[in-house]
Amino acid sequence: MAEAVRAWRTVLEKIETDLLDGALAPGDRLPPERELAANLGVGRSSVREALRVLEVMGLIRTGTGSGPTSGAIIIATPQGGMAALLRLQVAAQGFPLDDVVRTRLVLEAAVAHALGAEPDPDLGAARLLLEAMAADDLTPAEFLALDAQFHLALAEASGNAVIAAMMAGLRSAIESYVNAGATRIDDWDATADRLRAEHGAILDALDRGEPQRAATLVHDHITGYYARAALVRDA
Amino acid sequence: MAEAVRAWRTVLEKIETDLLDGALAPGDRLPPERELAANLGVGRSSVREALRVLEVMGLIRTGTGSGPTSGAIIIATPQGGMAALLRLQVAAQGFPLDDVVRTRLVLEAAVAHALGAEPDPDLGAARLLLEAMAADDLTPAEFLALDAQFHLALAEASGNAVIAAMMAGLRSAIESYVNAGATRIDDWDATADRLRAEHGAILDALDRGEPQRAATLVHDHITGYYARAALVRDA
DNA sequence: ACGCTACTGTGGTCAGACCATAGAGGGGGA
DNA sequence: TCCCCCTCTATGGTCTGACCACAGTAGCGT
Repeated sequence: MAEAVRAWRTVLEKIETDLLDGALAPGDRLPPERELAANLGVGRSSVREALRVLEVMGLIRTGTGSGPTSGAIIIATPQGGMAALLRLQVAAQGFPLDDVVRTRLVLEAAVAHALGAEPDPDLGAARLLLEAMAADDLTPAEFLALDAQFHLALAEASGNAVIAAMMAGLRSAIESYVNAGATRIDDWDATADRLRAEHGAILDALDRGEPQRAATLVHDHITGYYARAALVRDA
Repeated sequence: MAEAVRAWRTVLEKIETDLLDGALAPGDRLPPERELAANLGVGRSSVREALRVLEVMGLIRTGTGSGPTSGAIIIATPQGGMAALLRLQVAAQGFPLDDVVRTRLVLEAAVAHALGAEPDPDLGAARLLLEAMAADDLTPAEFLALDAQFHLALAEASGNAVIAAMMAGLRSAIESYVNAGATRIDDWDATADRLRAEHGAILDALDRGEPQRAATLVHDHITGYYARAALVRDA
């Protein structure tokens, strides 16, 4: 009865405590699977189940072979994990689509406020993406992918890793719906033009240090698209 | 070389597509592990790695034995998964503590706005928790746990499952820091009193339909505690 | 001195075995 | 006849051992 704890969970906890007390840090390599298994008194398969969880959550990267790139390495890049979690939860109906969109609006507004309040926001990446979106030979899917990157660039420029990861995840979770919505839009070229103009206006407002205006523009930008693509009732 | 795709990932993708096209829905049972393995042409251990990921992310619940509660069942309860992800990323320094706190402020403000704008918000659960916090024989950890539940109750009352899950996760990610901060506070009783009063004021503002005031109160409530507990520089 | 080769260490995968558990069903006794 | 207990079966949980693929390394032969 002492072993009500499942073996893989002990592995997960061991790694978490090692992270918390500094025994493991980003860039470090975990011990080999076989060694971990022996140290913790569990089977290698249990170790692997725990490592799989860490990998999907974006905490580690595994590599075969030998040398410095092999083994399990702490990377702590949360965007992939957040995306996977949100995507799966939306798929399993744990997260209603409307809530995802509404949450995105909240976070985008916060990003706009933060960037607009900064004296000299770094909008270089966003500006580059805006230029890339000016190309006229883009499919809707390609255009929307750049659109997503544009918003992600803003979030990253705001300097909040948590919000950036959440935005990336939310967007990824509804990507298929967004793309499907594009097919419902009659005049795609006009819509693309409009989106480009809205992006430009947002950057403008951020440059001028007008957080409130930027937030409003972002809000309208997003709700406008969703309304035209008939994705959600209202937001 | 054709098998650059890792076996467990094919399992994950199969389940995700089954969810998306409706072949699987909340409440359904997945096929037994051995059957899944045979169907997909992979080993049972690979199936288990995928299921472990789904379990930690809160998509499934597994049970031994036989009968309707056994096997892997789709549950789609995202809070645990979100908490695990955020907790681990904070531990691995993928998410700076400051960013977590700032994100929490953004979400709490959004919750306050949403609840304050509603004509008749359901604050019953929050009110019950406030009463529970009035007990004077609570340890700081117990008090803070109720505090966390109070804020979570507000998020859930706002009706946004995504925000509620994120709030629960963020709070869980910084729980150990919050508790550690309590020990740094000289006069705990005074602090507890103050927190209680602030909670009451927040509920009050929500009842009266004053979203802006509620948002400000929530903001000050949180930053005030963090400042007193010396957790973050400023927010 | 150089290049090839075998070795070693790592994750990736599979097969098989065994255990614990929980329901289902059947047989025997009251 | 009815009820209780025992066995059977289906399931996840775990371990062990084996093999493969891959990448760097060391050593050997030329």
